[in-house]
Amino acid sequence: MHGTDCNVTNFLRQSFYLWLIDICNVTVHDLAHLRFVVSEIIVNQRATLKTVAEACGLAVTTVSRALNNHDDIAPGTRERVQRVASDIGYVPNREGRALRTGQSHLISLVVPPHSSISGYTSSIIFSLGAVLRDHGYELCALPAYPDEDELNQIRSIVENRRADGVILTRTEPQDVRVRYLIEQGIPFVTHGRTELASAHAYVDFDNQAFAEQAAKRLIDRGCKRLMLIGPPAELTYANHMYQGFQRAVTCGGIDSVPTPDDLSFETPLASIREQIEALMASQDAPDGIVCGGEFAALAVIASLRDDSDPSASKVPVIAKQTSSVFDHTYPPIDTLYEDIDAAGVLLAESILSLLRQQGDAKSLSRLLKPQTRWRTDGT
Amino acid sequence: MHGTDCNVTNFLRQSFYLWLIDICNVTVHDLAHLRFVVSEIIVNQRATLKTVAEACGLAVTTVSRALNNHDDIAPGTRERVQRVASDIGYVPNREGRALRTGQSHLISLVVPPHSSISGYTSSIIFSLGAVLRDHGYELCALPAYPDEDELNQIRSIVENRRADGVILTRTEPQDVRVRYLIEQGIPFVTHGRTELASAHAYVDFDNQAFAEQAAKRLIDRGCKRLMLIGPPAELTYANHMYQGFQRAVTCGGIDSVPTPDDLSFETPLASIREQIEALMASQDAPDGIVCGGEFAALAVIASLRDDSDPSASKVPVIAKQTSSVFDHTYPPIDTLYEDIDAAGVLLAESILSLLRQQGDAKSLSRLLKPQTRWRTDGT
DNA sequence: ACATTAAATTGTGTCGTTTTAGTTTTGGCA
DNA sequence: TGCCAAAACTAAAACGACACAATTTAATGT
Repeated sequence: MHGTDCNVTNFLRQSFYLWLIDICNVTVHDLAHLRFVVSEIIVNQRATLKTVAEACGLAVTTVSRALNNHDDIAPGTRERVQRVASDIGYVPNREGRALRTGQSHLISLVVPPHSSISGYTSSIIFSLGAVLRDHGYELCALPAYPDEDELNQIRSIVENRRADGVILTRTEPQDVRVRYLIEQGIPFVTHGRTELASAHAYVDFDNQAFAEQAAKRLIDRGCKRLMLIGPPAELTYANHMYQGFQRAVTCGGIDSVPTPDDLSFETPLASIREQIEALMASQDAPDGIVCGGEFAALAVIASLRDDSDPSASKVPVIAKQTSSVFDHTYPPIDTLYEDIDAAGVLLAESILSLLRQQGDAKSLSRLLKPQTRWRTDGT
Repeated sequence: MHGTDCNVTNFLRQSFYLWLIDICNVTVHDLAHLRFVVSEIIVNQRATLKTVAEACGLAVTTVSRALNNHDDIAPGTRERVQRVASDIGYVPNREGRALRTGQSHLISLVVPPHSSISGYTSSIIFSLGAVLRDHGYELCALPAYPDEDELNQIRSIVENRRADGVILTRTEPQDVRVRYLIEQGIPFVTHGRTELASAHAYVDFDNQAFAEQAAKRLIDRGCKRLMLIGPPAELTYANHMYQGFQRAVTCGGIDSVPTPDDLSFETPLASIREQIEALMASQDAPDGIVCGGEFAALAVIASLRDDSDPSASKVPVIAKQTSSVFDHTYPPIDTLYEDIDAAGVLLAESILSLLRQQGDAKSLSRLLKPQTRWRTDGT
């Protein structure tokens, strides 16, 4: 670990010195400093500002300012410093910087416990995390305990400055977490909208359009009694979906079957199945179903095929699709695609803008459109 | 923000002082200090060791040692300090601590780009993250770019001390990342084994048992020509699965159909489908399939039903199950369950032990067994 | 009463970075 | 040559936590 005998041949040693002299543009009397740098590098300790400073024959301050592109450092010096820094592999110490500036360069993602959308967490983390990384931020996953107060978890991030920004999912119309974050002035972006008076940055999927297009498609296919299986009622987009659905139903002049209170696409699949089977046996049986969840849709389809009444398996289902499962389930069904990766990228861009204090909440709201994936002939 | 006029009534002010005096057990001449504490708290700045120290009438060092349960602090003092700290809501500053101790209290999880196992990332993050949080660690998600050198990503974590420990998934027999981490002496746990001579902490699912049990079941059901769809060949458990599968085939005295080279359960579903359809039409058609991936299994089943030959849809499929999809797909198929959440918890416990320097690699290796979920009558 | 030791507490310095408030150097101009 | 401002750079002081060495206090033995 210590400089011991580090088996560096004289040749290497010499060329290293020469390299340093070349790079650093120093004269011979600086060799003492060079020795310092060399030893540090050979001992394989992380390069710090001090290392770079010694290597350049400059003060730590100057190096810091040069690397941060301050304009009171001569352009030539700036360039030289940056070259040396990158050459000796200097990477700023996150903690040192954070301690000084109060910015941790960490973004918290509140991870929901169960995502009914297959691969949701994975996709979001991947796209979001990749973009953030490219901009020097890191993504911290914060599992949201379902039983703990949702606000407390956010509060601990904010009060202890555990992150510079927060990404929230599963928003509610009067989301207390959002209200709190606005109050505290912490940069945050939500995946999903709220109904709060004060605008905030969000990325959302147009669930109203989804439901409307889905219902319309079923109407075109001749359905007369539609049912919607949406998200749990407390989430903002439950209403969005319902609005879109109702609009299509009203325009089409057909009936809708009210969704049971305890039926959403996050209901345990076993229960979904029971409820659908019961429903299909009743007088209120729908003749077409719009389903907002992938797995739930699979369960619904399974229920319909299981039903003793053979006509039930003819009831068409239109689902929201986030993975490629539906490309390969039998029978093929119509779906509308929601691109989670795209949402992740937008979330990242939004939070980065907020952190750079560019753009206001309004400009940082995006609504993503569904993409049709019709697989039946429409009759 | 500044103390301005903070509208604290005299009553409150007084009772606050009294509370402090009560808590801190200080005499009147300390009121100057109390004033300091009060102002800090009212101005709503984060409590630091200094705040706690002033509140207790002790030195910063003493407080630090008391909070860290050093035994050179009198138990009474220790208790008092801890009570005050928790009362005024002191939370240690992660950066400050990290800068001094070199421990970031961050654990990196390398997130694979595509998880063929539905909900894998979500489950792992949730269970792993929750356990880590309970022990004062935070989970950082590090998306693994598929195109970048896998080693570079790890290297940057290690060299820049971005995390105290690493969790890896998708291990290969001669995993360069693992080799590097061992060499560097960084605490890490893998989800999946390697074939390296030097032992390291891992959590793995017994994929050999999975494949063997699955194949046996199919043999019991009368199959004579089995095929295995495993993970990509480079992953360690590809071989595990193959071993288990072959063993059952040999014991059962039946044939196996070699899996095409470019067919794994991570193959794009469209391609899986094509290949299965082609295979079923050929002379080599298997009469039973073991599939290690959930989505892939769905695709396989879809292919079989799509096949022009009606007998193909009778070919039984046994899949690995990680979610509850298969409880609700039609027709019901036999599966073996892998509990990802359990793996996450074990991964967390392992890395925590390593960080505490308790337990060696050997004691920190766990193999999780599959759980049968037979849904057919077995004929 | 005084020396000796153990127990409890404190002061100082350090980690890596940035900011504030300088100080030195340069070049232009009288 | 001297003077002055602008340009280029530097020293010192933070930020919060903790390790270490030094110091004070209490308890014991003689």
